[in-house]
Amino acid sequence: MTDAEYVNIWMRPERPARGPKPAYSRAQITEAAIRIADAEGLEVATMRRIAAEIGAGAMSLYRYVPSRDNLVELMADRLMGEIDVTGMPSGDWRADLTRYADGLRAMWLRHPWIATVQRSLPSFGPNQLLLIERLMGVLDAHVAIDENLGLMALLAGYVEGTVREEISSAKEIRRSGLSESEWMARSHSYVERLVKSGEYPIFTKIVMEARQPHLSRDDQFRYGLQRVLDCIAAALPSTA
Amino acid sequence: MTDAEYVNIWMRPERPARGPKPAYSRAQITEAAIRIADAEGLEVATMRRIAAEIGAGAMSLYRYVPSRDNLVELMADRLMGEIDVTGMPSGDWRADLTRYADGLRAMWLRHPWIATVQRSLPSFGPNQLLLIERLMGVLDAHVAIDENLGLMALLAGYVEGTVREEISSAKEIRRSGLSESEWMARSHSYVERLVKSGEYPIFTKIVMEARQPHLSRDDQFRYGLQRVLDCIAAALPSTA
DNA sequence: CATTACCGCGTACAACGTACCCAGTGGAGG
DNA sequence: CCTCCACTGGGTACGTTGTACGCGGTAATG
Repeated sequence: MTDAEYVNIWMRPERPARGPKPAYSRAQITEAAIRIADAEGLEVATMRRIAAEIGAGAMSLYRYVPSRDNLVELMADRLMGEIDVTGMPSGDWRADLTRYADGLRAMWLRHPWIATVQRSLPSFGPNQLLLIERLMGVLDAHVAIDENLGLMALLAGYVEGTVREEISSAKEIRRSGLSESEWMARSHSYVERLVKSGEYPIFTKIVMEARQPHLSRDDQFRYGLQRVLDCIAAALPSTA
Repeated sequence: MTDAEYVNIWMRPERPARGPKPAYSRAQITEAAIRIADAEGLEVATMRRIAAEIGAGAMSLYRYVPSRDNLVELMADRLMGEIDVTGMPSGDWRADLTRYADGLRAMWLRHPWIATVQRSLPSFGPNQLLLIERLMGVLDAHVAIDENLGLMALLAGYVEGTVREEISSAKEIRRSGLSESEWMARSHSYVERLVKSGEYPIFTKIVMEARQPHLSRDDQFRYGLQRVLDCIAAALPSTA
């Protein structure tokens, strides 16, 4: 009853009116959890481990956070705050969106575990709200709000899609201990078998291309991003 | 030692040479797991629950699958097989990619839990391989392989991005028991508070738009998809 | 000063993935 | 044919997880 009215995390007040001073804080807990998740993965960031990180007892965390899932929401929103969108409807929409895309990608690469937490739409944390306001403001003067939403979904989809691949291949490469160009060619006997079978010509082409990439990951990303921005430009009225 | 050589699931043989006939099969287990995940979510599909579904003991599953993570890989690949890409380099690339995008979206909506499993790149299951061959074949004659990869990442990124939002909002709506148009406006007191604060004009616009959507989810998807295909068309040489 | 609402946290429990072990089974080699 | 042993299904058990509950202590309110 008393808890049910807080339909989400952001409505639940952090500091109560009375009682002893809390020894910790949501921010501190969130920070510790992110630190662990960055270093060892999200599944390592258990309640006990997080508590140990800040020198607290495991159950103390529940004074600050209703559940681990909610803590992950807090963590995800904290990450949104890392994307710099200050002064963002700057007038140059292409520069703004490029900066956003770069920031989003860099943030994902800093915190790869974010790929494993499914975004729950209704969780509008303060950082996510600020991001929405600034980012959607970039095209707000040029297109209708629903088209704006679609275009931003396209942009974020591109970034997240490419970064997801970067993350998973990086994870695999770290696991195997080989360099990226060597990995596909030598280490993975399964891939080798597929290539040698001759049944997958296009897959083989991909493998060969990965063997001698003539574009760095960054360049690949930037190149694709230009394509996406071109696409957005085409959807804009001619005034821009 | 004996297990370490099977670097991934697909190399591990399903049927051994000797011994009694197995009572179940990988396909049967995978199917049961998918059935449970569809109905009650991936986290409900525990080893014990899956075993119960097919009338087996919990530990029997480990005769067929090395770990639950590997079983999830099997499930994910089975899902790839649901996307119909038969006869796919048909000559009309726009039709092919539309069919693929529709199929991918429909599959995700049938199995929303797929959003929670991070794709691990090196897991090239048979269905995924077939999908790659057919899909990448569509543009293979027109663009270089690395550009092809980028364009397909763009397309898949768009589909997955929009579908992720559909899934999470559908989940929230089912949880609240309200209609979609009512949900944002009435039920969510947090959203109401944000709107009334007046500090988030663009967020408010989004909420108002969602209150009276003039485009269905399907139409929104199709509209955005046309934008993406236009973008792909722009990246193609003029011969197409 | 008494009350009350909070604090940190130890204990406990259910559910999870899965290591280990067992008796039984059926194809291969004699 | 029999013997062997690689395999089968599955019961038991262990370590780890999220977290419900309740304790004794503390600080703001009346």
